[in-house]
Amino acid sequence: MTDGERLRRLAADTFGWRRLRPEQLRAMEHLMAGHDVLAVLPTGAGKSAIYQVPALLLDGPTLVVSPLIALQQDQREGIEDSRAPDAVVLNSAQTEEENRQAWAALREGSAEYVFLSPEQLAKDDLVDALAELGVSLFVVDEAHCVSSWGHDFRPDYLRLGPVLARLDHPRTVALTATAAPPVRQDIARRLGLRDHREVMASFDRPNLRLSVERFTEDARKRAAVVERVRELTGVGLLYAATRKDTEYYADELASTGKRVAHYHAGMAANARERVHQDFLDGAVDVVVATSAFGMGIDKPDVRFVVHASVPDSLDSYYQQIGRAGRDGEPADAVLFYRAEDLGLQRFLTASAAPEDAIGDVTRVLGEHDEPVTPQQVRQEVDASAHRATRAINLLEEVGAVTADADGLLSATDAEDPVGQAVETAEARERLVRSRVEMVRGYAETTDCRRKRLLGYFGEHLPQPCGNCDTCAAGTAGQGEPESGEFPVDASVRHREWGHGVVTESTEDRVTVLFDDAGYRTLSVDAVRDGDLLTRD
DNA sequence: CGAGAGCTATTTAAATAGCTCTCGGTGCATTAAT
Repeated sequence: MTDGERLRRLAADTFGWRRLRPEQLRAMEHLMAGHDVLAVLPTGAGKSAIYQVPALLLDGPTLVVSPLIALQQDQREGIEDSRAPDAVVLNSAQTEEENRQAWAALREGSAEYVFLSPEQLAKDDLVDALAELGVSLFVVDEAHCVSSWGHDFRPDYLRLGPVLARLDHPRTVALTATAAPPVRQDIARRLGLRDHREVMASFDRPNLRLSVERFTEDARKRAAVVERVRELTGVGLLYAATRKDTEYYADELASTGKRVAHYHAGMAANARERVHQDFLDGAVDVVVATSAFGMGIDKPDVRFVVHASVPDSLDSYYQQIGRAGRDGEPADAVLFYRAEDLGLQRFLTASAAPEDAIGDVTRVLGEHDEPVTPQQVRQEVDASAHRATRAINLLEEVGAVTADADGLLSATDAEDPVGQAVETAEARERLVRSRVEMVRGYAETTDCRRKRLLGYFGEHLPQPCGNCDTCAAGTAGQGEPESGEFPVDASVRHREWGHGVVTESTEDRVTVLFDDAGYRTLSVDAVRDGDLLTRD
């Protein structure tokens, strides 16, 4: 029997899945053949099947890194509803007794799947215990978190690579619904994927109607948001930039007779849970939320996702609008845009390099003759664990600190480690900031919105889509050919910004992701006249 | 970066211009105080 046949049979017998999609099967087959896999598939395409089925054929537990405790519970329950072996979770929300029982189940082999957060894997003895169990499959779910949260918000995401090494690098699969090409590279590099295969579905969601409403005055924009959402029928989401705004819009919409709830991370856990449930049950028409809402939500009949303010990137935007129209029926994605709103995202995404912590980590490592565990460094450093981990990550990135196969850290004799690490953090900030600018590009374009959005994800749409506002207005260019000189993926050099890679190329515009300066969009005319870019 | 709150100085004394200050998003885990 071939791997494919065995996988199909197990999927049917154990989980009741009669058919596997070609992408699912391909990803599983790559895993069975011993490759690491990065799978980018839309939510609802059955990403979890990709690890759940092969797990049954591999000897040893399957470890699933999952960003939210709530998500871990959902996934565990999903497995319990099937005929698959048990799943357990390990986290701080459980009692010690529950965690103890989870370990017992893993040790005696009655549990096949274990869900945990990257922070759990920062504990040395926990990783030792996992190594002893012999993890056979390592899964990073919502893998875009590695790149989007790992660099500052949740730095333990960037330490999954060393953890994998300590586990003797079991087969690894990273799963996500969105990842622009540089994000995919970042994921593969940070995890240290080996000889990996990428399985990608198209990013296009043709049933989503894309549109942007532009404003100059805040008050007019607010009124227009309320008016639009009032008119939209069916269940939908309204994303706002601040917690306060979620309450503002919820109040306004409630007075129009909509059944509405607001949602943000400052709310009590039970209130948040209730909003989730009401949304899934169709007991509310609109949830007004910050970016806290949505991960793990899979409701097929969401008819609209409206943004009252710009998100921090097109990556976030695509992920958020991707929650609409999963049933394939028409759905609306409307962005209410004011250029001034970009300022808030610039502020929110800014994060200064932890310079003092970087210096501290360098000092502590210098004091040790032998390699030390990251955990010990964190304890000896006069900074929070969070900042210390960020500092370690940055120092590692510039080669001033190395981790051995056991995850132990030592300092190299790199020159000016602090300066280099700070420069790396600053380059990262320029990238994040340039991502905000890409949102501006999407909002202000008169070309086909879908072409622009898909182009950001490295997918070329040959014709205007016919289902966005610019196509309807007739401003979208016809059959715009790629610029011949600087095709997508070409390596280029700019006088000022140095080396970069072309991410998008049209007749009149070239977008380049520069190593140090982030995304820049250049007009082809200016490039020609000023001789700005050369092939590298 | 920008919005809004709240203050102060101003000028036919109640209101406004203009200033400074504060605040703004994602979650894990852990800990101290009830």
